[in-house]
Amino acid sequence: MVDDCVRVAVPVPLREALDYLPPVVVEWPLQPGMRVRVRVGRRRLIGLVVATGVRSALPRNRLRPIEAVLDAEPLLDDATRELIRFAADYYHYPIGEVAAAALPERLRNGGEAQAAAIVRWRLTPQATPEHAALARAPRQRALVSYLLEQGADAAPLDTQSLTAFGAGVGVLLRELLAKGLVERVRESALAPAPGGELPPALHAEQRAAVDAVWPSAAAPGYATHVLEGVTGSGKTEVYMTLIARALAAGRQTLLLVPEIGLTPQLLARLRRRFAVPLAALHSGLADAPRRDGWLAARSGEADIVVGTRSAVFTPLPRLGLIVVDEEHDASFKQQEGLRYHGRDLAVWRARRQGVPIVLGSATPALETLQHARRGHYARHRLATRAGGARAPLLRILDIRHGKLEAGLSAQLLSAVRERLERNEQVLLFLNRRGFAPVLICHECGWAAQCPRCDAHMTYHAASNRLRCHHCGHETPAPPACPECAAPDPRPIGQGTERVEQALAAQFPDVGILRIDRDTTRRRGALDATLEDAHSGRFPLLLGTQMLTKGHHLPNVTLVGVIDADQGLFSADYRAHERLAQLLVQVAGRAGRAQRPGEVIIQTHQPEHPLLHTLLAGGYRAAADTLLSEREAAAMPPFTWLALLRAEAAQQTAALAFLNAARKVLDGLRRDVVDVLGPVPAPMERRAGRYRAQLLLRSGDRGALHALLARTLPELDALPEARRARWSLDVDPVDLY
DNA sequence: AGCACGCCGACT
DNA sequence: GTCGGCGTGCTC
Repeated sequence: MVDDCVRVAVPVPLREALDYLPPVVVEWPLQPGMRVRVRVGRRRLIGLVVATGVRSALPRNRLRPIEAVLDAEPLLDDATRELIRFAADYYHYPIGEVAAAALPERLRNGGEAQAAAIVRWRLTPQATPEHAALARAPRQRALVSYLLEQGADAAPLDTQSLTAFGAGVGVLLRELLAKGLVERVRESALAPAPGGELPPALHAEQRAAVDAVWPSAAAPGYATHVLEGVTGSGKTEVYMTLIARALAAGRQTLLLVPEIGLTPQLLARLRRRFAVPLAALHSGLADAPRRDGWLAARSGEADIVVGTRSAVFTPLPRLGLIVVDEEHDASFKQQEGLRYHGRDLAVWRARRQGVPIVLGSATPALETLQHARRGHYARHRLATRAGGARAPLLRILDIRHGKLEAGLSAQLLSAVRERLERNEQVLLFLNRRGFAPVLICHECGWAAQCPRCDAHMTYHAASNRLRCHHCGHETPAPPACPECAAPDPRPIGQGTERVEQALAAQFPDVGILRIDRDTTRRRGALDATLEDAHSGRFPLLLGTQMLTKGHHLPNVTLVGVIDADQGLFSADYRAHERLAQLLVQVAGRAGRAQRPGEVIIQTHQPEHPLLHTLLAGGYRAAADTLLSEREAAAMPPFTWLALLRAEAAQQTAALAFLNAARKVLDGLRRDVVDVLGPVPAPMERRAGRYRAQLLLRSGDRGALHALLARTLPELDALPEARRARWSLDVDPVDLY
């Protein structure tokens, strides 16, 4: 028997690829990385060839032939296919679904691997208004006359700039095309950047970092560099200089940014500096431009590719450098389906492709710091703030005894007033949107509960409605208690809406800008809102998380953290790490220009060791302490975790599956892997479904993965697996 | 995941 | 007597 079968990864939840016979009609040699159309059961699906010339374990008569070959050449190169293979193995996820996740929508659905060109039109030499074919077509004649007036050397015009001829101009052009009087000119959709902006002089630390990553003209090999730079220390300038070196060596750069970090400002900055094709890949992009950017990266046409986590799968034939900005950011971890970590895959890819990778952050993740401690990653610090700006002064404000106005202490309010009187900008941070996190009856104690989740409903005053922030369930706010009919249930606690209202009462003549998911819901609204924040019309800024991420607000001299206690007492093992990062990041918003900044942290726990360590020694000291705690608790980065989650309409079904899974695990050798649980999830019911989880932990990553690889096929076969929805989360970022 | 097959309940 | 419920098995 000849070994001529083709292994195809198809988007179905099967752990392995399926074997097919070669297509009946062979137009060109089939190669790994090409897309094919195959029958799977009764369906026709687009799959990716992962191997050719293989010998199938199945007899020939059980194999079907490939129906069609979609690509004349591989869509994915070796490096990208190996990355897909690695991700499928490491995250224990079906290879076909990983392959599907790696492709832009249009290509995943079998669309042609060709970019939409911008179509422009120009007259052919034989076109004159007197042409016989135009005798009975006055509108076409007018269009020809117009194009003639533009002169013979004029640049071809796109349909957009001809709209003066009405919406039907496309029809006119097509008729003229048929008559041979106009022709189409296609060109690349990648907008050429102006470039040319001169780079600022680097300070000594920046130069040292750049030279360490890219020392000479020749492209360096693999190394992971941690660029630890306080906010305002010029990390971006280091990236830019490295990109320039990669460009000079004829190499592409992949720049990965958090979801919220891919702003028009960042793109504009890159385009001002570099006159090269740049592709931006992010979730807000429509399908066609996303495909076009991806194809430009794959062809090597794009020199710079900027994208969010999924961009890590983009084929880059001339890759020379990877940068992950704000590498600690949680948005690099996908939280559904293939639960991969974009940063971790980027490091794997950098090693595979032999290129340097830079992980930049003011607050590196603990796992990144631990890699550096072990000597796997090189560490570079930028401690100097650009322009000589001083680091902000952090202050803990004990709010235990004083009166609070919507969560604001008198001391914080007077500090705000002082700054406002000096015409400086103030930023207040509260990580909770809405008016109040719970609505309570003062007479009987009833509290508004989400009918579908184990959670309180948040009261939103603007709409006078209750909304569950976990499942989206919404109801009108009841005018009276549903239990005892007492009027006017009370909103307890504060969200940004209430704080905004209280601030408006305190500072009636001051412009207040609230920035949270409710005020920036529309696409693009965040960018517009951030422009408002810069405009100077709003001396008082109030917002959630989204305000803390890397936006330059040079006039802010005071940052107020309204409630640090939330993060101090969260049950999650990463809560303290996240709080430390949050406080340092939010503090980074203050005093970036010449004015010194101040950060006031309100807390009921002024003696908390985390806050003290942070104040005394900064993020580095806090991270050191947190690492010791993790080591003592045998938690990551000193051990490795995998979380098996299950959910079902009945809690018994979810637990039954996890108990069965536990039995399977207990039956296999697992002396170096702890199995903890199953236990109900911290929020047991969410969106009407009961959730439970089983945690696996090991100090030996290889042993953990070997166990998972043996276990999962058995779990697929469990009858209980059909009665619950379940998933595996390798390296979970939170345990909820 | 789909999609079929298959075997028990209330309906044209 | 049939339509259809979702339990079970399979996809090269």
